[in-house]
Amino acid sequence: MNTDDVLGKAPLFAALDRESAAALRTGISEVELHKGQTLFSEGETGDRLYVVLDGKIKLVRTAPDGRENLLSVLGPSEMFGELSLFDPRPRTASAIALTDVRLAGLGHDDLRPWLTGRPEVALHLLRALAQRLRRTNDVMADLVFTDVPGRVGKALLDLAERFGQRTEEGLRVHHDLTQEELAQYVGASRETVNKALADFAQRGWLRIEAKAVVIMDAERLHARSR
Amino acid sequence: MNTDDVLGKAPLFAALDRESAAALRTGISEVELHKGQTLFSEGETGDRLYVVLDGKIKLVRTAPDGRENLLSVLGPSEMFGELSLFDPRPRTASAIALTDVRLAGLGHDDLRPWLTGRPEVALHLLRALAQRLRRTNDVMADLVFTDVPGRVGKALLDLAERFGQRTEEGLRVHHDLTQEELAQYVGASRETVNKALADFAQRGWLRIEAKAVVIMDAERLHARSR
DNA sequence: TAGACATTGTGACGTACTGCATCAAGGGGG
DNA sequence: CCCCCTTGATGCAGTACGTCACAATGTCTA
Repeated sequence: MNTDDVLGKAPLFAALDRESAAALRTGISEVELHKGQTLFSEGETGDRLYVVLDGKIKLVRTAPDGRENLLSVLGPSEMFGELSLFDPRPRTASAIALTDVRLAGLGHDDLRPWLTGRPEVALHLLRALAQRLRRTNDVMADLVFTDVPGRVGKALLDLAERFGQRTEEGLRVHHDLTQEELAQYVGASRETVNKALADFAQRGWLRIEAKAVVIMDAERLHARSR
Repeated sequence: MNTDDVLGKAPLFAALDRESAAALRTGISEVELHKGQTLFSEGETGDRLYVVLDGKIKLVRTAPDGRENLLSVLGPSEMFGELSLFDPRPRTASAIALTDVRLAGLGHDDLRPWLTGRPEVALHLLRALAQRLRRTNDVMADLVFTDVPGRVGKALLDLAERFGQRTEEGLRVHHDLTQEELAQYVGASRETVNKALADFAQRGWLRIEAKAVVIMDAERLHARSR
């Protein structure tokens, strides 16, 4: 997919008509990262917002004792890093490439005139943040109420919605996460996640592949995860 | 404190000069609730935003099986209910008065012209949402990494920052929450929270009162909670 | 192609937390 | 004013999950 198409799906640009979007794009700088490279780190100052053009990137937070928490996995047309743009404080998470990745970056100064001049841009961003807040509250409730296998199931179904591809076997989700990362994502130990996955596989609900799963029975998985 | 002073501290109004704030206020409707009364419920449609003028109100989510999750406790000059305003979907939480409470309500139509006409209002709201998102991520990390006593300590210190009053004994925090509610807030059972509180009290870090605590050793409490 | 290192798979064991059950205290409503 | 019901306090048994330990793969690189 080309850059224009991907950007067009991002909420930031969806708000604009064709010419405005093109104008906004002139302020954009493209960045490419190889798998494992860090875009920015927790604690740094920064006022750039990014939209994923191709590949996947993860946002991680490191606790003082070194343990890590995976906040989100972002794919094409998804946006991140905007918090430090609206609220000028150091970054609270690091962004690390899960695969080779191509990004569109937009600085505070590039965006500011659009925010002040075109109210619909600000409104779209408000909506995007509101949706994120809703989603985050869901995840919090899951952490409290749902057990680890349930959270693993939910995480897989969520990833499936965004990255899943229909195959004759089922829904293939190439999440590009190690089980360790999946564990950090759902807030559990690697071992427990592994056992949950093994259990699901044994029941025939899914098949485990390297950094991917093929979901064969989304129904059951969903039922188990609620 | 009078209505003007309280509203002046709210991020929504802080963005405006005196006359603009006064103009915006004309769209406001005041609501009064008695302790225990419900302002709105999960699932309802609604496009009103509220600012607490006096008293406290809680936002709760109910899981399908009936268990409840307390999202936040809001006091004077704090804002809530704005998500459904930016993102027109049913409310995802219920708002219930913890004490007798007085609120300022502002509808979608009242606010819209200000959002489109005065970019600084939208920017302030973006900043407010960004801060909330940061905060929510902190809480999520705590749910994963911190044990129940630690979360209780953090919750108390957070409430202390917002509602605490210096006394000769220490910092009195009249949180207006039952231990049951505090438990729903930190994502634990009532019993566990009670034991954590009892333990803190026994160590002399705080004293327990009805729907309040007096923090005598914030240092130690903070150290225990990290 | 071999060796090294990262990732995955699985069991044993300890423990923090939950859920239940019971009891005491206090405060608001009839 | 007294009763009842909410709130707070505490012990105990069951369990889900984390930690540890190790084996079996897979994958990158020299």
